[in-house]
Amino acid sequence: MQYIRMPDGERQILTFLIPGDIFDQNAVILAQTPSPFAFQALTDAFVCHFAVEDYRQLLQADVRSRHFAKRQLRRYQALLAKHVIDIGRRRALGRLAGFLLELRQRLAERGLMHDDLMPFPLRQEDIADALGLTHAHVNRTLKQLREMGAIQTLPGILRILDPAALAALAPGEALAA
Amino acid sequence: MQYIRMPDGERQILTFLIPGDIFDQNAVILAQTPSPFAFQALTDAFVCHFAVEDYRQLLQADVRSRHFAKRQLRRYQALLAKHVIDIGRRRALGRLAGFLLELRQRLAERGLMHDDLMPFPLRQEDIADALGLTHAHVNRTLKQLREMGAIQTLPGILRILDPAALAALAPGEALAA
DNA sequence: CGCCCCATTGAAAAGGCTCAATAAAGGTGG
DNA sequence: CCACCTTTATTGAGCCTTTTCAATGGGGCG
Repeated sequence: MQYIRMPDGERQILTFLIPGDIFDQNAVILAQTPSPFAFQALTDAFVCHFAVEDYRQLLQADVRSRHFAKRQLRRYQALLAKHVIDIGRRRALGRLAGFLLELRQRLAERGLMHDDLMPFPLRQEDIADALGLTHAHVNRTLKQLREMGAIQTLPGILRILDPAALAALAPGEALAA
Repeated sequence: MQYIRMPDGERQILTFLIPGDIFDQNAVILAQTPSPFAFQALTDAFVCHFAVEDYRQLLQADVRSRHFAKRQLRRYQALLAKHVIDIGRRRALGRLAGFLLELRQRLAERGLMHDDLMPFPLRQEDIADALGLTHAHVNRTLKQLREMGAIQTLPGILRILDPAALAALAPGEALAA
């Protein structure tokens, strides 16, 4: 996850990186150093290690690579924009719904959804710090989603039972692609 | 302003562009078309019109231009990230404070702050839709800021009387530069 | 003068937070 | 294999913030 720690101890999580994502793409693609953000792994992770200058030049080498880099940047910006929308214009239930749908979509693109199961190593406090809620309230809201049959939670795994229900709770989730 | 309209009629404002900003830089620099966002001017505005392909190539022409483009992208991403932080981890008073400080900073960089006065064409509803609040609550919160002597509101203008007070209300505002 | 947009304000209700206590689960050392 | 310990999930009660709904007032403009 990519996050920032505030002076008062608060933590705001900006994004959760999933397998295949470029680690700190700002630093890599936009040459932003030092990165203002902190990173932390929630699971064991395989990390592919590059010399940043080499990789940067590789990204500029040909048209396809440049397009790839641009696509990555668009992706990340869209992620941030959707995050703003999710936090800004939805209440807890909708935020969770939007968040889960988005994660599902991203995982699916990497072939990491199996049936309706998604790997889910996040603690409730992580969700809270991403969505601007408290962990207690995330707990209650997850319970609501469970009780309405939209999701099922297992240790380390989350099952999306009713995507349509989630989509109904998060109007406009599909918009800011 | 750059915003998105949700199916339920809600509006989330992502950024307010100020004079000198690139209009829809995503479309220009990242070749994202069509842009998923809507734009609307809050004031009369002078707009410098380019053929997008020409401008895009111009931006790639030399090292300095490429650096400029990257800097713009970093700027925009930092803006979005700060927006997430502001909305996610602060309550109304802090959000307003952080928002005003940020606007002040950006305007100052363009030489648009005169003394402690900033042009302020935003309606309270615009602020609300940017910060994830209701216009009624924005009103009350502005009143609070006024009564504590931090700001002064005049028609179309806002005066920052006590930046330090605002900064105290918005811990970590300086962080995600 | 009348109208419309916007700011302002009140009262009540809802949503979310804080604090605190209890359970459940996984890991560790004995 | 068990007891202990730490971490995380769950839940309750009361409080605070923010929303909702509604009403009032002000200012500019035709």
